[in-house]
Amino acid sequence: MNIARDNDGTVGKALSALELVAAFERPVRFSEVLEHSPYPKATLYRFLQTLTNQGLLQYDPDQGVYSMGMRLVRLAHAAWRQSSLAPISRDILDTLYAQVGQTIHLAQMDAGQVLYVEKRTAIRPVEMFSQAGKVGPAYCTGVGKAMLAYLDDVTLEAALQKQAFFKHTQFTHADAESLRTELSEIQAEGFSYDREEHETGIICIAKAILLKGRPIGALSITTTTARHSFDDLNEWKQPLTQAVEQIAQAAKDWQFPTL
Amino acid sequence: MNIARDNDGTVGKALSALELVAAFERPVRFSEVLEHSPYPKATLYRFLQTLTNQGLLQYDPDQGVYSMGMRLVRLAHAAWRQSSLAPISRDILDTLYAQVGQTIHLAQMDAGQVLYVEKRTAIRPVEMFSQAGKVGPAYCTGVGKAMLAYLDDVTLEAALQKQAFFKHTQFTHADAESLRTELSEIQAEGFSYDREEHETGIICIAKAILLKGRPIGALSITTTTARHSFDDLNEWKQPLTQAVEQIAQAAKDWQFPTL
DNA sequence: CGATCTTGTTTCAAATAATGAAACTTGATC
DNA sequence: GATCAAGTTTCATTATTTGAAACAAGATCG
Repeated sequence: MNIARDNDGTVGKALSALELVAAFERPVRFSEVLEHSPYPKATLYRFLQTLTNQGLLQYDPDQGVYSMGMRLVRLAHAAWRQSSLAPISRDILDTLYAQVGQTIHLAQMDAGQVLYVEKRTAIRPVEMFSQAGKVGPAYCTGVGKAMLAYLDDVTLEAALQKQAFFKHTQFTHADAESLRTELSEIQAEGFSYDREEHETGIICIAKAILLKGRPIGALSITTTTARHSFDDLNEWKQPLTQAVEQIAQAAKDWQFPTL
Repeated sequence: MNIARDNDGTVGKALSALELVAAFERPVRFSEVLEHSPYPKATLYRFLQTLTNQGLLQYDPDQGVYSMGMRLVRLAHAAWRQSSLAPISRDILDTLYAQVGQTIHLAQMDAGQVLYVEKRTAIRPVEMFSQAGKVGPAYCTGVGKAMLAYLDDVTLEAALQKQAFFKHTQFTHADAESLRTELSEIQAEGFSYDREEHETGIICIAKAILLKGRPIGALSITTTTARHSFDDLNEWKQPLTQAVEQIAQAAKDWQFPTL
């Protein structure tokens, strides 16, 4: 699954076993994991034992199934508070949402994928982990393309390698080349668009959040073709830009006590 | 820190290094972690390298600091959806909140601590990871004691070993003995109370969620001494019990596709 | 009812990876 | 330009991981 993450000894292998379980999105039997695993039976068995013992997995003896462990939730809480843009962006997102009244996503990059860290929606103000922590493809989302556009060559190549280029709709980029062309346009213009590339009827305008020229995240405003045209998206350029700049500033100012 | 989690080879050690970083609750320099670490310099150095490479940590080359990695957020998302009581309890909590209008916490156990997985508050409907994933002490919270009361002897002993018994207020249990006495009462009565044991002025009534006689979580209704007396708490027994039973039922019914 | 399969667990010698003292590099400070 | 602190690399030693194969425990079947 990952390129850079593979040569990491026992820890790397154990974590890839954890990802194996995560991929099922439901409790799984040992043998099911084994089928999808590159490791021999005894090895995988011990990985799952260790992971369970460590609380990264949990085991239900009644059903004989493994599922993701609660220790991850505790660790993620620390990660979210300490390293995500979400805490420092809260008020800024509230303001932006009040201005535009559309669904807003705040995303960061993780292993070539888009990771949503915060959201504002009309339906339900915030939806906890059910939204934060969610991942999406980079090559066919507004936030994903916005961040890709500002990556340096080496990082971009690595990220492009990881894209699936699955054709979700007729508008989805089919390969790295056509995506690359759009990325230069995005960089020139400063805005990125999702023109029904991920889901039919869903469009958005997004903008990268830059710190020292590097993309640390992206912010998007989403709507539907039923409610708005592509041109309508540009009316949000001003509030979107303002929010992005405020978050960038907040990230810059966010000084930690230097001992 | 953990009793059961220590004998786990390289993976266990690497994870304990991760916890070390998490404990700082801010980005840290290598040498700071080293001071708090039982590992030699070179060993810890490689652990942090591996963890960073794996995305469990992230490294800021400008400041030379490590912080928690975003991969954890992605993994926790899977854990939260797949193994926590939160998704199946959503509507039940909404209903309960509508009935009582007080702060509600849904918690589970992790390594002898209380892990909050869902919440309803008046101030801000839901606060994402800033609330979910939070941990608290078991020995001086309503939800914690509710769950402890139904643990089997072996698990209880292990959990009691991990309690800090820090005297947050004058009402906090000072040792395992006095706590044990209250736990039997809680089991007899079916309800657990926090009588300003964790924070002055904060009281709550809580009830364990049982599945096959084992506590899988707990639900609490919190208020302040300014607004309610201890006796007032008992008026919520009925809606609390109903919600707990509904969640227990939902957990029981939550069948996964058996292949 | 015993045979056969399926699934999960343990064993143990060989292969591999982790370990940590010490040396080294880099950059800051006096 | 000498001294110190922080971070990084080296390499022989030591300990852990590895995985084929044997084993155990249920289920399923004839």
